Amino acid sequence: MDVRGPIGRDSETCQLRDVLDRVGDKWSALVMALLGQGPRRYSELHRAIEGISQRMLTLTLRGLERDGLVIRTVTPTTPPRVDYALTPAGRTLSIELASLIRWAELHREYVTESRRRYDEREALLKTGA
Amino acid sequence: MDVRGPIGRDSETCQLRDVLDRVGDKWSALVMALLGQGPRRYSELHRAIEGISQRMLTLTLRGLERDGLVIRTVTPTTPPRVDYALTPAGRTLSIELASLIRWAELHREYVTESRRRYDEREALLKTGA
DNA sequence: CGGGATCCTGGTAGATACTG
DNA sequence: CAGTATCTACCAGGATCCCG
Repeated sequence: MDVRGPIGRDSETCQLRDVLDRVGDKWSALVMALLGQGPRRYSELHRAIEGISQRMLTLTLRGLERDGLVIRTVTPTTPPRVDYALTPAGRTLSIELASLIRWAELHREYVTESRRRYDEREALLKTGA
Repeated sequence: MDVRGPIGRDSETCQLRDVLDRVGDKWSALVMALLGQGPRRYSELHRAIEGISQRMLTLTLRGLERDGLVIRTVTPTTPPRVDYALTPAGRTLSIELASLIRWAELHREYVTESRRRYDEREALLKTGA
């Protein structure tokens, strides 16, 4: 990001951007959530997270590893074996994510219904006008 | 999103994607955080969130309103006055975001240091090789 | 003042092929 | 098995102009 000015200088909202930049992308939070259930091999992750490409899985894991949230362990057998696990810091973040999941569960219907009604009013405005 | 398969069918991780799709974009979480401090006029938001365009502010507010997280109040004076505030559901989400902010504050230095060391090792590998 | 409409760009992610 | 390399497409988001 690159937000300056009032809210950019506000340390609270700035940190919010930091953490969202970290886990707000398409796959990071999913990987974190999965690793929250325990260590996984590369291929296990690839199979578990359907739809992710090898490229994106690698990129995502590298990013999380770089930030110290995930640790990568190579066992140099043939064929090689690579395990990924959360670090202690990663585990605390995955707990925050679990909290977000609970929010989503509690408000799923409310949000769906809100959207339905909003779209309905929208449609009426177009038809009526 | 459009994730199917193992993790796509897992309701937990699926809901995680829902909520991240909602506040994981560039501005939504920032707007929610700001409105968490109290109602704001359109122009106040525009000035407070430096760097946001009118288009994106409008789009972001519409999205949050559609999801029932923000409420829009028009006072038909001349010139018109429009206020935005969090709904009760929006307030609960902003509390979750505050929790994420605390995580970021606690781990800011750790993440920065992790990155520095990761990049340093990277550089060594390239120079050494 | 508070937007809507339109056009355009850049970065993120997908597809595919190859490798130690 | 666990990646890397390359190429492409798509769309979130920015810039600009206009309007009630």
